[in-house]
Amino acid sequence: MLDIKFIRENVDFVKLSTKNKSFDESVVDKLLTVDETRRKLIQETEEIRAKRNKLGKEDIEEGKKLKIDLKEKEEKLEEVEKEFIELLHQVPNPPSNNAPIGKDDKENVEIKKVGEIRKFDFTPKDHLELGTNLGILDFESGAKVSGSQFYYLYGDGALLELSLTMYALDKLSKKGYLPVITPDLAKSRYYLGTGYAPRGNEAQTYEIKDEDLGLIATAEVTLAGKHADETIPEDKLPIKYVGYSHCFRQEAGAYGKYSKGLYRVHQFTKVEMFIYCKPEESERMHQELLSIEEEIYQELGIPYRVLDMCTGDLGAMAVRKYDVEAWMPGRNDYGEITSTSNVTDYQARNLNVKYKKKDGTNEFVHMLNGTAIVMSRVPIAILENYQNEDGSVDVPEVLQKWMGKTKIEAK
RNA sequence: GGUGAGGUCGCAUAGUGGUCGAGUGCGCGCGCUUGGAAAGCGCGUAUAGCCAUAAAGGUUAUCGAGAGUUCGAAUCUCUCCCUCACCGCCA
Repeated sequence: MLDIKFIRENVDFVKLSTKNKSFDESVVDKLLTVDETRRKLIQETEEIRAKRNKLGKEDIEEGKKLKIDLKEKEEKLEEVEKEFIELLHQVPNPPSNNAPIGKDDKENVEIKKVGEIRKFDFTPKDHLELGTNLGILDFESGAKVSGSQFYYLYGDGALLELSLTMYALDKLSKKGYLPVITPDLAKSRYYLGTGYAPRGNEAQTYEIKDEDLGLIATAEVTLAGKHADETIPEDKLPIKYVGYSHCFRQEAGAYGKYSKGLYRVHQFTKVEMFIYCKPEESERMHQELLSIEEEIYQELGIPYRVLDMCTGDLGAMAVRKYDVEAWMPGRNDYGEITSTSNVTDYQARNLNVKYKKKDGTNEFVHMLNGTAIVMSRVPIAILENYQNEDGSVDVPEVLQKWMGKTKIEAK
C-alpha cells in the first residue's frame, strides 16, 4: 500500500498514475472521503478516552456514561477503518517515470533481442512430444493421480530440473545471494498480502482446509514475509536471497494452445531472486536482477528478448517490470520465462519492513524480485531449442557438469 | 496430538485491578570529570496514528495476537499463535 499522507498531498499525481496503470482512479476520491470521516472519528474517540483517563476513580457514574459513548464511536470507527484499509490497498504503486505508458500487455516495449533463432532443417517437435517420447515427461500419470496439468518427471527429466536448480543456486551464491529453501506453505497474511495485492478475486492459491495456510504461488511470498515486522540495521542492506521453492497455482480456466504442456501447470519449481535494499539502491538492484537473468539465458544458449512492461501491465505493486521471454520453437513464438519487478516500498509498507538509518530514523526498505529459473518453462525452451531430428536433445554446455551427460536420449 | 512451563521497552529482569508507557541492571547516546581513557556522576534512550506546526507541543494506542469482564486491565476470563520441556506419532 501507499502512504496515506502521500496520497493526501499528491492527489492529482496519484489519480493520474492509477489511471496509467489501468486501475479505476475513482478509488482515490472514495479513499479520501473515507479518510476524512475516519480522522474525525479518531479524534472523537480519543477525546472520550482522554476524558476517561483523566477521570480515574473520581466519578464512576460519569465513567459509565463515557463507556457507552465510547463503544458507539468505536463501532463506527471500526467499520470506517475497514473500508479505509480496503480502499487504500486498491491504490496501486505509481509507475516509474521510465516505464513506458500503455494500456495493456500489447503495449509492452521490446528493448532487446538476443541470440539467434535456430533454423531447423527438419520439422521441430514441441516439448510435450519430445519429453513424452524420451520417457522423461508424463502428464498422463499426473492427470491420473493429481488431476489435469500435473506431471511426472523421470530420469533425465528429473535430472534436468535438479541440474537447472544447481546451476542457478551455484551461480547466484557466487554473486553474493544466499540460497534459501523456503516453506511451500504460508499463512494468509503472506500469501494474500505479499505477492498479489487484491485486484478482484484471486482464485490463484490453493488453501488448506480449516487452517490459515495456503500453498505459495512463488517463493516471493516466503522471502518477502521473512523479514515482516522487522527493522533491519542499515549496514545489513542490501540483503540478497536466492530462494528455492515449489509454486502452486490454480490457473483456473487457463487452457488453449499457448498453455500446452509445461507452460501452464498447477505445480512447478522455481528459483527466485529477492532483494531488500535502501531506496536509493533499488533502481540499480533492478538492473542487476535483469542482467543476471540475461546472463543465465545467454549461458544456456536460449534466444530471448527483454520486454519493458508498460504502465498498464505492471500490476498494483511494481513501479517497473521487465520480462524475459525465451524463444520456443514449439509455439514458434517467444514465451515468458522470467519477470523482475521493483516494488519500491509498496510491499514493505504492507509487511512493515523498515531499516534503521545511521541517523537513527527508520524508513521502509525497497523490495525487488526476479525469476532466476522456472523449472517448467525453461525446460520447454531447452527441449525445443536443443532437439535433434531423431528426437534426442543436446544438453546445454553449462548443464553438462550437473547432468553428467551431453545428450538426452530415449532409453 | 497430549501434558506442563512460559512469551513485559535492544538484552536480562521487576511488576497480580487505578499512583504503570511501565521500575532496575546491562547496552547505547550526550554531557561533566580527565593529560587521555576507564571508573564515577548527571541527563537522555520505543513505535505508530490523530491534532497542531515555523518549532516546541498535545493526545490516543501498543506489555505475543484477538475477544471479554470492569468506570478503569501488563495484571482477571476465554480463544488463538509462538517458544521450551516431557510423552505420543512420524520422514
